[in-house]
Amino acid sequence: MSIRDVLDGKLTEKEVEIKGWLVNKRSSGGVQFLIIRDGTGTIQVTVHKDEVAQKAFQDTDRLTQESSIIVKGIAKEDKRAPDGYEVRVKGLRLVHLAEQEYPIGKKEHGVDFLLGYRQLWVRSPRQVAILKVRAEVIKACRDFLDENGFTLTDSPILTPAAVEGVATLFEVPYFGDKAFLAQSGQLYVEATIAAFGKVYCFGPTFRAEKSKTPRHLTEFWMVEPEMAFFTFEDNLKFQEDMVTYIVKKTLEKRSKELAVLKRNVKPLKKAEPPFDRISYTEAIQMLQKGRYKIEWGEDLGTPHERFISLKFEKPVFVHRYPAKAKAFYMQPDPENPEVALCADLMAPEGYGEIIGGSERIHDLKLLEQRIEEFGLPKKAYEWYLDLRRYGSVPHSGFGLGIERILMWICKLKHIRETIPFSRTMKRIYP
RNA sequence: GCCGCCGUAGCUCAGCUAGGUAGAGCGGCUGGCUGUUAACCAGUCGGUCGUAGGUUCGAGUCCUACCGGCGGCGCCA
Repeated sequence: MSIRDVLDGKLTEKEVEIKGWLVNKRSSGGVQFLIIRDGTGTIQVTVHKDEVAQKAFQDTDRLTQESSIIVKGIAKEDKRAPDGYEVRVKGLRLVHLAEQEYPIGKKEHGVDFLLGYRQLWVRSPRQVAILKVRAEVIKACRDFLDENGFTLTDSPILTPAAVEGVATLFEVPYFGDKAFLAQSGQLYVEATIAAFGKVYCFGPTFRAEKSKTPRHLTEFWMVEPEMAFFTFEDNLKFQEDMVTYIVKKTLEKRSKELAVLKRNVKPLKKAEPPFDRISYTEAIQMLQKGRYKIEWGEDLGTPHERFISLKFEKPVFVHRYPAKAKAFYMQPDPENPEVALCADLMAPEGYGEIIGGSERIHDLKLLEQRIEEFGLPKKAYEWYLDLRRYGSVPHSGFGLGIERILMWICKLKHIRETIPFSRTMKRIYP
């Protein structure tokens, strides 16, 4: 029996039992108003002095914020209640009397304070709403892939070598040797496509980047689909469909939570295929016209991404970056080998990159050459090169950052709210 | 890592410009109110002013260093 059921009017005039936590308490002497939360919703319950035992009324008066209680009473429809329904209490049982001075107050708090009390902050309505949306976004990702013939093949978290730079890897001792926390599962899903065709991995990834920004975590979750026989073009179309599905499902199932977040859903509804596309070269021209000092060959920075992102109403692909600025495994464009067959998907409203993807090099010789050009240790990549020795096929894939897309969907100012316990350069507690 | 800003009660902040011995709101506690909506009303508890040094008769206030945090940037999902 949940608060949600009472708020939906299913139990009106029936006897109900609510198990939950005290959010707030008001009183007007003879009537006490308790606001109770149970994870499905929040409701007001009223305790009338002349309707309960004297002890029950006194106990109610002693209740502290966040005390856990079980109340029995009659569900009522009442215009005076905050959500139109309330429970008129007949009996109340105290499960645990919370200590005085619950740290999270009714008024505003600073970010540092709240993060230090994240274990309690997650109970707040706004945080509950965000984490509900998070769960929905993750479910949507997995449902979409599972329904489209993908097989989940999880990649290891402890890895022997870097995909990209070693500088951004967390090093861990490994039986007298060194291991690193994975910063991508991509290389491993490239292996499993030859077994399953279409695969994905989903899990936490770790980057020891010293980036102190509202868009970076050192531990974040990424879904990485990889598809055999997919061209660059197939890849982009698939990304469009997937992002559209995620946004639609979230709008459908989490409208209440988005309302709690005061998210204007109009921009989200515009996310329908086809998404806009511009080449990196066009992006540079746009930026130069916008009076940004940037030359062809330089990577796009945060202000650049924001500028482009604000120019479009739906997500926009920026494709064909200079090969030199991108990862070693990206397939060069046959029409212009200076650029790679890669694309980043920028979320609108100034949010910027939420996906990075590319067609991968499938030719052994070319891949060996690139590993050498990038100064990477060939030995470490022998297993990866095997994939080009035995039944190599053109293939493509991408990585979707869960927290990044969530930031956009919820329109958050900072990524640290998108995950239950954020890990940033400056904070690893609690 | 670089640039900028900020550390005063449990929390959010005022006090600093022009140095004179610490204040509000919220929360807690006590009391009042039989329909409250971050309820309200009265009272009350609560602070080595981030740390260390310096200037001064006197430092929350001025100076120096350090520590912690926030915002922006770089790197990236």
